[in-house]
Amino acid sequence: MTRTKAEHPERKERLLYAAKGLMLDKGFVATSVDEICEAAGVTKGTFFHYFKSKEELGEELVERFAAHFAEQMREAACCAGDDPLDRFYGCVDLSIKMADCQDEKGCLLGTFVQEMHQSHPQIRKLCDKGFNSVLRACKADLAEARKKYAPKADIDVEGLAEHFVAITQGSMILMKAKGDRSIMKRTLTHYKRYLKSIFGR
Amino acid sequence: MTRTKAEHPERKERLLYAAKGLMLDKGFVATSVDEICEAAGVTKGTFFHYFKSKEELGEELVERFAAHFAEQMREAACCAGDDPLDRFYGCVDLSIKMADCQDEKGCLLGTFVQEMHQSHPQIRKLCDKGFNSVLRACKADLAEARKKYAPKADIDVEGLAEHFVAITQGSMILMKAKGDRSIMKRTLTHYKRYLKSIFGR
DNA sequence: CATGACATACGTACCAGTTGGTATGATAAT
DNA sequence: ATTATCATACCAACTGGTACGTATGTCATG
Repeated sequence: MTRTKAEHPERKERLLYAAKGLMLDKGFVATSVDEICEAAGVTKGTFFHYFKSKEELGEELVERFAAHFAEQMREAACCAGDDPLDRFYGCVDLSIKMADCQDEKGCLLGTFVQEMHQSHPQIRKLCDKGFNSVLRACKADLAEARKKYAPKADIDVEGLAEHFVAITQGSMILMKAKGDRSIMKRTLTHYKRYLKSIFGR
Repeated sequence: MTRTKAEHPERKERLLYAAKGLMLDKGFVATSVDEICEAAGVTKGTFFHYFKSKEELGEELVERFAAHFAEQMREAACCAGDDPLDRFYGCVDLSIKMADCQDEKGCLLGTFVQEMHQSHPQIRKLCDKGFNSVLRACKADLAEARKKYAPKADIDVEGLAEHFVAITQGSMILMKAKGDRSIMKRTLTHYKRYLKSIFGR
């Protein structure tokens, strides 16, 4: 097998991984390039070889994080079966599980948007895009569920999807404030109860 | 009236006000002391005369913000009447109104906790305290409402209070990502609908 | 004249990013 | 097959700027 370039993309991955961890803890601004390099075990030259700026790393990080999360959502929905409502419940349960997982430290989209929505429009845009892809997926399942279970009811699927994302984001803030991972489960349980009161199931 | 010290607390107030505005936009770390001083129209000497460090300003900011918000909640509850559920709806409506208000730029507790929960334990603690005072107030009204409207039902008032705070915090993140102030109204309308399905009113 | 309320200038540390280089392997000319 | 060329991958040392905080001073007031 002939290799031409990017012989060791491993280092770039290590940089992205290290940056993600540090930035979930301290945010984008408080995380220095030197720190990222040290955590990744590479030098600064390597960093600026792969990224033309810290901001560019941030952008790539957001894109990857969003893509990875969307992928997980799709998986969770599929695993939950064919029924649209079950599929959506699968997504909700995924969020519960993730919040409970020891090595999940939060959501980069929420973290980044808080500190950069004004100062870095490009990153704000990418975060929005990431949220939208989640919102779209939720909306799709919810719309199908409406068709199936309450075809005549006037159900605001768009708002329900937003509601879901808002609850997960807000729960993560409370989790960080309290250091209590059980919050997500409680809030999303209420959310599921609300859905049941709407869809009658 | 004899004044001993803090003759011109006006400057300190200006510093706190300027810092609040800047930090709601860019976060704590990205906001420099120089910037705060410039926005407040004072020199750095003044800053370090009133605060021994930037972190100390952050702490005072959190305490004030939390106290002010709690005060607004109490007012909103009182204005809404004597019925405990009405009182709580009053609080929810306050959050809707605040999100809609042009010069409200977010919640310092949520912003600070995101970037400092790991690195500044003291501030994390103060944010938690701030959340708790809101949670307590909500819980009190909700518990009374339960007694009045559903004395036999097994209603998780603590969880419902958390749910409320999570929704507001998460909605603010979505608002920042999308630049759309109408989100809070939609999510909290769903929340109120959920409450109605629980309390039958 | 001591103290509080500021202002000015500075020091040290750290930051993002650059520079100028080496090592390596692929490609191409000889 | 050997040499020359060149891009990629990486590194150590450095730069200019900015950050927080301090040292030192002034000035009004009680």
